[in-house]
Order: sequence, then C-alpha cells, then structure tokens
Amino acid sequence: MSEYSRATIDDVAEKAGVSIATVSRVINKTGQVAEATANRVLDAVTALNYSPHAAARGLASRRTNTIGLMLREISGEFFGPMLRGIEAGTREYGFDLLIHCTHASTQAASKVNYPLGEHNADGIIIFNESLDNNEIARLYRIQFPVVMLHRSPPTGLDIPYVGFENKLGARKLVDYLIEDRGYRRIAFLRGPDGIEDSYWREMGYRESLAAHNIEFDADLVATGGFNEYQGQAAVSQLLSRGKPFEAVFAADDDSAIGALAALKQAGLHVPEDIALVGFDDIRPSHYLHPPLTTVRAPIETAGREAVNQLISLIQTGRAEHETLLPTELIIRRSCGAPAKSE
Amino acid sequence: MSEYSRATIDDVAEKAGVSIATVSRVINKTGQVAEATANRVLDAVTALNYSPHAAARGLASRRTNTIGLMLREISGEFFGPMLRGIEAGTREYGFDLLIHCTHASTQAASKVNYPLGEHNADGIIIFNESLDNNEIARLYRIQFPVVMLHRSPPTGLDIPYVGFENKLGARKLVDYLIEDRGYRRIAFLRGPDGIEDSYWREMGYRESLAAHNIEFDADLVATGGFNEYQGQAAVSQLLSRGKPFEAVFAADDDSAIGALAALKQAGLHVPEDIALVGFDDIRPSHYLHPPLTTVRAPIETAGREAVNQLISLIQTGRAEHETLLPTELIIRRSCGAPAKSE
DNA sequence: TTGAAAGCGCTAACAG
DNA sequence: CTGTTAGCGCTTTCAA
Repeated sequence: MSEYSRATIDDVAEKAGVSIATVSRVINKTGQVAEATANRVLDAVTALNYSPHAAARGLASRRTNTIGLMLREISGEFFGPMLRGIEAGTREYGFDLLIHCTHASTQAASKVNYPLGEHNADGIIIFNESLDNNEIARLYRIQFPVVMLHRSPPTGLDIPYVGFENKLGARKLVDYLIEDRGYRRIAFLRGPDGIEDSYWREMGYRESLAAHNIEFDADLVATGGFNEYQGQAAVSQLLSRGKPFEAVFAADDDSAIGALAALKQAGLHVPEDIALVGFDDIRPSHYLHPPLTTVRAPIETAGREAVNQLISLIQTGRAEHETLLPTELIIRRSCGAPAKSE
Repeated sequence: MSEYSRATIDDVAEKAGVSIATVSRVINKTGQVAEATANRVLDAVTALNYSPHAAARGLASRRTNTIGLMLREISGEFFGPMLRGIEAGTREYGFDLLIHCTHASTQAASKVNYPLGEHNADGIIIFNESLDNNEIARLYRIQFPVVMLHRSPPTGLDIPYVGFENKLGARKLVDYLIEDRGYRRIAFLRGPDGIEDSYWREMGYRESLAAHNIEFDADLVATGGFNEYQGQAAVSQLLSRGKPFEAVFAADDDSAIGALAALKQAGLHVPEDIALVGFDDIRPSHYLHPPLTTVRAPIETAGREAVNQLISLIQTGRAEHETLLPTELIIRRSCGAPAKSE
C-alpha cells in the first residue's frame, strides 16, 4: 500500500559512478571488476543500505533463490527439529525458505492456485504425503528439482529420497527385546496407513520375529496411528482381545505415550508387568514414568540432508537416489532394563 | 538450471482469445469482465495448468504477497505451535510465508545482505529479539509494515505488539500458591535477560508477593534462563544458599523441568517437600512426575493474531497497538494440589 | 468490457 | 574491465 522509498540498482550505480551492469557484477560476483571500482560500488551499497529487489532479480535471472517446503500440517514434536535442519541448510546455501501446508486448504474459493512450484521456487522438498502423485509426476516431467523427505517417490520416478533406516532401527529394537530382555510375545502398534515410516517399522518388527523363529501373530497387532489418542485406543483393544503379551512396541513415541496411559489405566505396571518401547525419541519420551526405551531418529539431520540433496540437484542436476540415515537404540527403563542414570 | 516449460499469461491469453490484460483482470478479480470471457479465460488457465509467476507479478504490482517471519532460532516447544498459528493465518489471507533466522549467520562472508524487508515481503513479524533496534527503526521510518511478537517495540516507535498477559498469569499463579496452598517462601527462577516475557513474569511474581505482604527476597531468586540446563543449575544454586523455601516458580516450563531434576537429585520430593510450578504449559509438562502446575500460554493464538494485525496493517495501514492474550492457570500435582484425573 | 503499451528492477548477452 | 540494451512475465494506466 504505502510507497516507501527503496534504493535501486540505478541509485547505487549513480552514486558509484558506474553502470548498473557493473553493480550487478559486483553484487553477484559474476565477471571481472577492478578492485577500486568494486569498492566504490560496495561503499555505495552500504551508504544507500541497498538490498536487491528479490522479484526483479528473480524475473531477470529465472532463479528465485528460494526453496519450498511442502507439508501437510505443522504438528507434533517432529516438526521443530525437521524445520531447524531445513532452515539451517537453506541459510547456509543462501536460499530463502518458503513454507506451504496443503492441509485444510482454505483457499479453495479460487480457481487459480498458487502452489509451490516452478513459478516461485528453484526446487521443493516434499514431506510425507503432502502432495499427490499427479503433481509430483508433473514436476518430475518438467524436470523441476524435487526431493522427497520421509516418503519415497511414486513408482517409476527417479526422485531423490531422504529418510531414516526405519527397518533396521525397528529390527535392532525388537532384537534387543528378544535377545537381551527375553520377551517373545511382543505386540506391535503400527503407524498410520500410507505413511512410509509405518511400513518399514513394521517390516523391521516382522523381520526380527522371523529371525528368532517367533511366529507373527496378527492378534498382537493394532493401529497406533502415530498419535497419543490412537495409541491409547490400540492398547485397550489389544488388552480386550485377551491374548497375553509381554511387551508393546509402538511404532512411534506419540502412540507409545498413549499406550503407557492405557496400560496404567488397566492397572498394569511398566515395565514390571509389561514392557513398552517406541520409536523416534521425541522430547517427552525422556520424561515419562518410566522413561521410554526407543529408537532415536535423526530428524534434524534428515531435514538438513534433504536440503543438501536438493541444492545439489538444482546446481548440478544430480543427487543421491536414496539417503537413509542411521538410527540409534536408546535404552531406558520402560523395557525392563536396569535403571541407569537418566 | 534446466529450462522447463511454463505456461505464461500470454499462452493463456492466446488460448482464450483475449488480451493479457483481460487474463490479468480475471485472475486478480480486478475490473469488470464479461462472464463468458471470464469463463474462457478460466478454462484456458485450467487447461494449461497455469500459475502466475510470483516474481513477475511482484515486480509489476510492487506487492510480494508474502509475509516474513524473523526469528533468532528454531528451537524449543514454543516454535511449533507458534508457526502453526502463523502459517494458518498467512494461508487464510492468501499470503506466502518466508522464514528467516538471524542466529549464527553463516552468510557473513558477503557485504550484501538479503534480509527480510521491503524488497521481498509486504510485511514482517519480528519474534523476540530477532532483529536489532536500528533495523526495526529503519523499517518503521520507511513505513514498512511490522508486527512485534512477544517483544514490545523499541521506545518511541508505534509498532503493533502481540504478546501474552504474562504479568497477570504469573500473578494468578503466585496468588494461588499463597492463598490456596499456603506457601509464603516462594523462590523464583527468572528467565533470560532482555526477553520481555521474563520481565513481566517476574513483575507478576513481585506484585503477588507485595499484595500478600510478603517481602521480596533477592536470595530466593536465581536465573533459570528458559532452558532445562539453566533451570537445573539455578535450583542447585538456590539450594546451596541455605535459605529455606517451600515452593519454586520457574518462569518457564523448560526451566521447571530442569528444576525438577535438581530437586530430585537433592533428595527432595515434589510436591511433598517442595512445590514446583512453571509457565507456558508445553507438552512435556503434563508427563512429568509429578505433572507440572503451570500457566498455559496461547502460543498458537498469538502467532495467528500477529498475522491478523500484520495483514490489517498492510491492507488498511492501521492495527491494534497492543494485543495481550489471556493465560490460564493449569493446576496439576506438582504444587501440592490434590491428585486429580491426569 | 476490452486492448495496447509502458514499465517494475534486475540479469545477461553483446560490444567495446 | 566496463557500458548498452533487450527482455523476464506481469500489472496497470489510458484509450477505445
């Protein structure tokens, strides 16, 4: 609305007594400029407090210097660390970060969409199921740089993917439960359908059972849904089936928190009566009573790595097909391990 | 790098058999267009999967349709809810959200800065101490729309401010401790210097003491610093002074968590030996042992409200000078209140 | 109700 | 090493 004054490249050029092309060269470090000239330009920049107009340079250079982050919604303990990693990466590379949520679009009123894409970013990171396959395919077709975070690309599309070693993490956790703690009847609270992390964590669970000659029992599986409420409901359901189990593996810590509430409510003590473990190692897990044994997922690192891959894709046209980040077993009291200094 | 095809306004105009001016009018709902014509344009838009080029329209219209969020760093439990509120607001108004951290600038290499400002946003939200007074003053001088979130503007600048009723919240909490729980020697863990929330929470504490004729005792005050580690250290320090106290009021929940650890370590039971309360009601507070009595701060609402004020400022040139959001007392067991269903 | 045309501020050839 | 100039894709007068 208001028409505030701004120094433009012309002002700088005039003040420094050079052409705007030279100013542009100095600012972007493109092309040779005599040091004396460059200094005059830099002085003018400082004196006028000049910053380039982002839209103008974007239009002229066909680069936005911005990367987009697409997510379904901002929620949970996952989000903060992830964004920290992403932000750190974009800042280090000198890019801006634009964030779009696809959840509950209030803007359906208009026919014209303003999504993240070729027209406002140099590349985007797609988190989980935040964008449908058609749009992903379209971006792929026009060769727009995209990186998938915690969700592998649609079949047939060679898009870089960054995620956790979910299967291995779950495997190590269940191995530990079986081998070190001696449990054999281990219930599983699976995550939401369609979320990739869910799938691989279940695979790790099954793989571990199989490796120890323990038969997979569908009655010992319920859906925790990656949230507290569903985790609680899932355990109640499990309990009501009457099949005994010695431990519960919740596919994420949020559902483990709900599971803990349900177990306590049923009068069961953790870990004396039943062991409980989760996955992710979100902050509250440490404070639970008892503290939760879990698998630490390098959330921030994954965000950071997604940026690395995206920048590489933007700048060189190539990136790693798949980057799987290692997870770490975090043993606390909820699995019956001897108390340690917490 | 890659040169992907994009439908431009010219393509749409050609396909619809109209001029680009008409397309622009239809898309922006500016000016009268015959319904039949408008429909042809809309069809062409859909057929070509057209989205306007953000930079081009920004350059032409001198509006970016973007609001900027400036923060020092992405951390803590505070960040997620705040961003959720901000994102929801920007989306509802059809704005994009650009995020900048000012912490640990890796980009110091260059003389030319690309901060948030007139050149890449229509307005910005400044969170806490993320921007220095000089730059804020400059933005104010050129009448660039700015809203301060959880930090009041530099003296003399009439910039809208959104925050919590910190003083009242702290006052109610301490009143409760004194009146309902009968404590009189209440220690205080203050927040970091220079953070506004710290200051007002301490004022509420002092006000309550004064109202109950309890003398303020500097020996009962230490600095918790809004983080777990410092909260722990502060309580250790308090304990070492040898002055007895019956309760600890930590100026935020993070330091309360640290305080709890320190108390336990000293062999004290909460709340039997000593009561503990915090401020904010972050997620872990509920899971502590015992669950933490605290003051719930409407973090998400504050973010949302900051956007409301900023949009108002952008669109009408005016906004509320000050928006203080009410807080709510959350009573749990850590203050010695009778156990309730947690 | 529509179209023509002039930029918005900058980058990137192309000349010199 | 430096300057001139032609756009980038769009909005916005001004005319018709």
